[in-house]
Amino acid sequence: MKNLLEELNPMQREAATHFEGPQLILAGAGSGKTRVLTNRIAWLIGEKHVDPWNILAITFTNKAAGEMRERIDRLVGYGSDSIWVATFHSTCGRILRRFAEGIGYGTNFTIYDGDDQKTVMKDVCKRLNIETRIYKERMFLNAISSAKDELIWPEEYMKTAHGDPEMIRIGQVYTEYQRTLKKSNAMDFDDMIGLTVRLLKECPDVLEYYRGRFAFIMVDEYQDTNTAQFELIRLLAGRNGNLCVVGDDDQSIYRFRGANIRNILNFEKVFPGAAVVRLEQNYRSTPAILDTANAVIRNNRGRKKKTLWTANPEGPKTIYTALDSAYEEAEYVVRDIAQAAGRGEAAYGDCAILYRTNAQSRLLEEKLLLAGIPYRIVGGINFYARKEIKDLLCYLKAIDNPEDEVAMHRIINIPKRGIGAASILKAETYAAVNEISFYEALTKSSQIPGMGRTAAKMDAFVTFFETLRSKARVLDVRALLDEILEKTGYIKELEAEGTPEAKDRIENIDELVSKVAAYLEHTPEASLGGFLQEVSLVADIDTLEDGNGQVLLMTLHSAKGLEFPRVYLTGLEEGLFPSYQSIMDENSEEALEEERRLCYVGITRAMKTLILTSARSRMVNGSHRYNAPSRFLEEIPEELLDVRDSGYGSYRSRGSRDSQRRDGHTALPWEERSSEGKAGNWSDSRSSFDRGKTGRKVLREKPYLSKGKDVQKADHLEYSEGDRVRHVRFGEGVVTKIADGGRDYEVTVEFEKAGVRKMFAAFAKLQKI
DNA sequence: TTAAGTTAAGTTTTT
DNA sequence: CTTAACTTAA
Repeated sequence: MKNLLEELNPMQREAATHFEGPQLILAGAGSGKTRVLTNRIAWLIGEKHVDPWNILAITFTNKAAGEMRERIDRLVGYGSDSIWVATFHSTCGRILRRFAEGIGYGTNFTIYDGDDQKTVMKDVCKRLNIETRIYKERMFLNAISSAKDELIWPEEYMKTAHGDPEMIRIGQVYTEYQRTLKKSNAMDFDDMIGLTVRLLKECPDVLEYYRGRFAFIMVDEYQDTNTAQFELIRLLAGRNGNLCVVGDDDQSIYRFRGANIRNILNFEKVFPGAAVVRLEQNYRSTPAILDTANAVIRNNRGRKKKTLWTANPEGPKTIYTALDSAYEEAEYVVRDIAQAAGRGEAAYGDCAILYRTNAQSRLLEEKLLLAGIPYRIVGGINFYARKEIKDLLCYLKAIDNPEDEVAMHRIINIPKRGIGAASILKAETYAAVNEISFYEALTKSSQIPGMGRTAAKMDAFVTFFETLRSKARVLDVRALLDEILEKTGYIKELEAEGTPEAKDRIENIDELVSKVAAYLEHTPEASLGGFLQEVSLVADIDTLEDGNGQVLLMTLHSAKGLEFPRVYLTGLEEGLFPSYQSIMDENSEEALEEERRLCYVGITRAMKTLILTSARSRMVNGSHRYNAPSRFLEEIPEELLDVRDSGYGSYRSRGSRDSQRRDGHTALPWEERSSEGKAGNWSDSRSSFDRGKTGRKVLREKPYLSKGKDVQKADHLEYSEGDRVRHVRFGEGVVTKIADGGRDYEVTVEFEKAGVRKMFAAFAKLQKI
């Protein structure tokens, strides 16, 4: 144990050997905070004989949790697996899977991701007659999410509206949204935290149980906690709790997700007598990189003063190159990586390309592909967001929780069962009228008015689904998934399609199958619900393994907590980074400080070499946009930068930067916007929350429900089965079958040349001959 | 009822 | 330039 502490510097040691009572560790970038946390855990167990079972360590990402777990395992050995190391969401998930009934939810609840939320919201808006073309689902969801981050439930939200029509409308949507989720026995990400807090508040015995269990709590990335998360920790820790939080206010970059920077700034006030330790020695970067980082971050006003220093040897200056276009920027970065690799300066796996928005990855990817450099893009479209994966997961979700209406809706007609939107709507109405779940309505299809022959199809679906459910009781997840694939003919259908796209999909399904297998292997108490929870909570970044020699591409947000020998920080332009939104924000000052922290995070990812780039023009939504170099570049003193020529000859960078900005001043994109007629659209969509301005639009009745051009079913047809008919395109053929499809006749014709076709009488315009 | 084809609209960051 | 919503055709 002694040698463990010896590898720590005095401040780190002080932090690691703090025993009882609250502690705040202000850990600068690269100051070895994970090492301190893991060493403290080892010290608590080894020296203070704390039971590993009494320790809880919370992180934000699964990757961070995994890394911490690994390091703890190495340090602690015996009993390390009874230490609870998890993210906020999986911690809450575990608690709720056990005690959700205390707040009226089933323990088999489903977790709704962003797509599911949008689906629910679309439905809610339809029910409340809200025109989603003007008032976006996203806007409502953002408002609801912000409320949940602050632990404001619908009733309270309504109370705070004070007659404001806009807030009342959001409150109504919020109420209906929450009701819908509850009915589906489903929670969104925010609910997981919020409902856990509610559970702990409403069920004293549950709170007591966990307080007893978690005698020692540690929280990583504390600067990113929101009010709900803070409340959760506060409840678990108790008044004089042994709570140790680690964070860096300069790296707080999740304000948009409700992160409350006051949680870290006011920690000592909330927990009087808290020990405060600062870790200011950086072990990651060269002095040149730290100087650059400090030069940028010192422009922020609301921060705890600290100065990062390092004993590392001096490295190369920060390189900056301005390019003419985003295209050239991508080419430059890729060429530079190739050259660095050629010189033996950096392996591909040492390089990371960081950017502000996911959209920027496309050009870079293209160039890397062209150059034959191995790469991996982190983030963007999640694996689990793909259609085929969602389809299959919805089968699993529905089996686990048949009340999950989003999942049920999705699978009811996959594969095609001839149950269309009209029939689903009838079943939905029936369910609402009789106050039963959608699935229960399906089981009583014969009682649904106007269902016609679709009732039989629904019965068939219910039988099919029940078979799967009963199998789920005896099969493991892997076997169940195989069964679903087999019985739905999902893969067979894709095989029949034969397109390259279909092949991709089959590969994705194979990947899902192996993910299931992996889950079963590493989870002792595997279950369907457990698998679904794990799947809902993993982010792309979590699956990142190092050492496979790939250049990594990711957003600055994804890069937090990681480090790379060679970092490319791209797209340093006004309007992109800092983002257009932050410049236009009503709290512009605050928003820009967050962007600056993001920039700081990006810079401090670099260990040896940092390369900054900007492009003068960039394609945005199909049109060229001209941007001045980022203000963050301005903030770096000239002498810290090694300004390089683009190698394209035309355009010099830094010397002309100031003049260019002055010249280009009138052409700055955001100013252009506000002086053009187009500006109206922007400000309209931006000010959706503005009181009264567009409020009436929300309340407006739907302009039309139906265009009244329903296809009229003919009283009789001029032909009957066995007749020869002529079709405009298919030529001549024989009618083999005429079925009454309720609204229209479905006619089957065997054509001489075009084969057998099914068509509707009103459209086919067949002529008897 | 469903699929294909056309048009309009939107863009930050994520558990 | 992509994606979602709408139209139209079978």
